[in-house]
Amino acid sequence: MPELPEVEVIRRDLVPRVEGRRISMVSITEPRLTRRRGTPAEVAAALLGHRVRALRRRGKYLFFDLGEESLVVRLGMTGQLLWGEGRSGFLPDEHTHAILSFEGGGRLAYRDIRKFGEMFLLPTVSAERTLRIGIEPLDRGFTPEALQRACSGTRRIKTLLLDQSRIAGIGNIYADEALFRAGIRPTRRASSLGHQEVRRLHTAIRRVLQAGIRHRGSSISDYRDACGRPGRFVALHRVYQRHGKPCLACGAPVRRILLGQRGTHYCPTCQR
DNA sequence: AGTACGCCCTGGCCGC
DNA sequence: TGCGGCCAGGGCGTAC
Repeated sequence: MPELPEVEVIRRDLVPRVEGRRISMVSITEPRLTRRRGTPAEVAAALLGHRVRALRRRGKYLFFDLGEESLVVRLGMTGQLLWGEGRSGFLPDEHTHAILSFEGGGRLAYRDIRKFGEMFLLPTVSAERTLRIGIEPLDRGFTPEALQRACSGTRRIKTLLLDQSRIAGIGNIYADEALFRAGIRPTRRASSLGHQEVRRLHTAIRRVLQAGIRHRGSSISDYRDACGRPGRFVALHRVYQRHGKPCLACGAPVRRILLGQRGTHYCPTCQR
């Protein structure tokens, strides 16, 4: 499941390969992919012949800036962006829903088993506003005070961390891992957190996301980088999908509960 | 407005 | 060995 670190790894893999390059051929074969805006044919026609000026990330979204418009890609649960050149790289299969070919060689495939992901065009200047993306947790603007402001209302802190319109890019894995590192129980009401707890959570969020990027992401099921390689961060997960196993800090069994329909993992001793 | 929940989708796993 | 049924969950639409 690609969250901020996984999407950032893919972006960094792709920047030297696609920036400045012109799209010479487009094939979009899955209508669901463009469901938010336009048909596959319309999106394909709009992409053709355009140069990728920049490849940006905001939260879990990627923006291929083409000038007036940007191609927005959201990977959902099982989406992959795979780069191939010549005979090396990906082999298209029944889950490959789009392929962009670039002038001078190189192809970018969009592959997505469960089809939760999307690909569509938005005007570059208003794209971020349209998508209502919250604050970027690795930017300077994400201060303890900004997190404190987001911690209003009666919702549980984990539910808030998953709200992309508040804080962008945190998904189920990094929410659980950040809360463990901050020593905060996922079921706590966000507004009940004290100043010290907010500061700890702020630090934990940044550290866990940076560690995720450094270890090239968490490959729980289908995540692969742009070259088809898995990430290594799973080995460093402390609670996510470790239920029943001893907590790495205190030895108590890690617990798993359901919170907002999502599997939620925490240590009942270390997290209060 | 703020919160809760069902739905989309497919592969993998479980039990019989 | 085969197969039905359930589970994983990001984000959106709908309901309260």
